[in-house]
Amino acid sequence: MTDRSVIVVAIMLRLSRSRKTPTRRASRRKRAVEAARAAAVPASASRKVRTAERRDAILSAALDEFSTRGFEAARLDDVARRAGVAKGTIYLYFRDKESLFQELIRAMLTPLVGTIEALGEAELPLPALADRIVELFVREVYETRRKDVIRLMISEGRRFPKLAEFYYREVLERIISAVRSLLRRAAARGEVPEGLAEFPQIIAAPGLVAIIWSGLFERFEPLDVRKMMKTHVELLFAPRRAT
Amino acid sequence: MTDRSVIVVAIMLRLSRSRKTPTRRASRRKRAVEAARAAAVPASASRKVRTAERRDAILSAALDEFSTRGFEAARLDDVARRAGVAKGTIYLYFRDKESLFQELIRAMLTPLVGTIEALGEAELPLPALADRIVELFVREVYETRRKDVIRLMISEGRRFPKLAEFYYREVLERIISAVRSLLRRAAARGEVPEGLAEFPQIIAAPGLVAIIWSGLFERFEPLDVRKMMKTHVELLFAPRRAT
DNA sequence: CTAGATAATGACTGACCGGTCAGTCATAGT
DNA sequence: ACTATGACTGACCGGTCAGTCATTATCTAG
Repeated sequence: MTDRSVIVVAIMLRLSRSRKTPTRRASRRKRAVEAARAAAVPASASRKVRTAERRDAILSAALDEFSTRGFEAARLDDVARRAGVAKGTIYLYFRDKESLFQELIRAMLTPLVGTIEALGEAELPLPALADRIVELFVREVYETRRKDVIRLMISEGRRFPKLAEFYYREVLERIISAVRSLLRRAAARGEVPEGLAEFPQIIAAPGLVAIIWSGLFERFEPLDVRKMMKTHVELLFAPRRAT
Repeated sequence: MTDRSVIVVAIMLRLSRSRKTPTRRASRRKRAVEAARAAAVPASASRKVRTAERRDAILSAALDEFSTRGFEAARLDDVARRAGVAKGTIYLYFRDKESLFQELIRAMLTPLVGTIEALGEAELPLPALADRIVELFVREVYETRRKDVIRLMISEGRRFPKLAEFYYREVLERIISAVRSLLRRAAARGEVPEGLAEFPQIIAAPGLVAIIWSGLFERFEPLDVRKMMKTHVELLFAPRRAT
C-alpha cells in the first residue's frame, strides 16, 4: 500500500463504515459510492494516479474485511462497498479473491525485510540492540496494520500453501538468517549465550503471542507488549554467571 | 473425546478416507457407511455406548475437517462422511455447526487445566521444573491432537467471541495464574528473575510459535520443538550475575 | 467537439452448503 | 413374536456469494 494514499483511504473508510442492512436500495447506495469516490479521487487526478489509488483502496478495504470476517466469510461485495467501488472493479485489478489476498500480504510484509536486515548490519552495543529490537517490532508491526496482516497470515496461511511458501522464502527466511548472524556475532563476543543463535524464533515469540492475544483476549486482560518484549530480551541478553 | 474410542475412530477414518466425486450414487455411499458403522460399533454394543462413540466419531471427524479446511470452508457433509454417519445425525448430537466447534474445543482443552495446576503445586527444584514444563508441553500438547485444537483456537477464535471468553475464563486464566504463582514463589527464593512472573505468557511463547510453525513452514524448515523450548527455559532460568 | 478507447458498473447466474423433516428400520421391552 | 420407540437417513429448500458480462460512464487524442 503506497504511503501517499493512506490518508485518502482512511477518509474513505470513515465514509463507508456505517453498516447497512443488505437491502437492495440501489439509489441510496449509488449516492454513497459517489460521495466516497469524490473524496477519494479528485477529478483532476491523472489516470495512472487514480488507478494506483483504487488499487490501494481495494487492498485496504480487503484487509479490513478479511481481518474481521476471515478470508472465507468475507464478502467481495463488502470489500467493494468499503472501497467505494463496484464489485466488478475488483476483478479489473485482481484475478480473483485469492490473489487479492496474496497481494495484500505481499505488499504489506515484504518491506519489513530491508528494515530488519539493516538492523543486522549496524553493530550496536547490546542494551541498545535490545531497545531497537523492541521498538522496531512495536512501531513497525504492532502499532501498524501489519499486525493484522500477520494475524491473517497465521490464521489463514495453512490453506494457502503457495502463499506460505512465498512468505517463507521472501520474508521469514531472510529475517531469520539476518537475526541469526547477528546473534552469532554477539555470541562470539560472549555477549549472548550460544544456544540462542540456533533459534532466532525465540526472540520474536512474545511478539507473536502479543499479536494473537490482542485479537482474542485483549478485552479481558490487556497486555503491555512493549514491557513484555523488553522483559523478555533483557532476560535473554542479561549477563549470566559462568556455569 | 473418550480414550476408549480413539482406535475405533482411527479405523473409521481409514475406511472413509478415500475422496469421492460428489455424484449422487446413494447405493455406493450407503454401503460405505454401513461398512464403517460395522467396523466402528459391534452389533452387541448397547445403545448408550454406541451413542457415546458416535459423538466421539463426529468430534474427531470435525477436528480433521476444521483443521484442514478451516471452520467456514469445512463442509458438514464431509464431517458426516468421515464419521460414517449421515449429515442429519450430526444435528442429533449438536445444535449447529458452531456449537459442534465449541464442543470440540471445550472437550479437548479443559483437561489441561488440572494437569498444569498440579505442576504448580509440586515444589520442584528449578532444573527439574524446567524439564517438566518442556515435557508436559511436548507430550500433552505438541504430540497430540490438542496441537490442532489450539491452532484452531488461534485461527478462528477471533470470530467466536463467546468461545474466546469461555476459553479465557475456563482455561487460560487458570493456567496463567497457576504459572504466575509458581514463578512468584521461585522469584521469592531468588531462583528466577522478578520480571518473569509478570508475564507467564513468555514461558509458553515458543510453544505457540512451534504450533504455528508446524502448520505453515515445517516442510521448508523442520523445527525441533523440544530443543527450542529447552533452550528457552534454560536461558530464562539460568543463574545470572547480580547487576 | 467528437469518436474511439478505456474504465467502471451492478444485475445476473450457477454452484454450493447449512439446516430441516418425513420417512425408515434396528433395537428394546413385553 | 410383536409392537413401540427413537436413532438415523438423505433429498430437499432457501439463502448466499464468487465471478461474469452487457451496458453505461469517463477520458483523451485529434
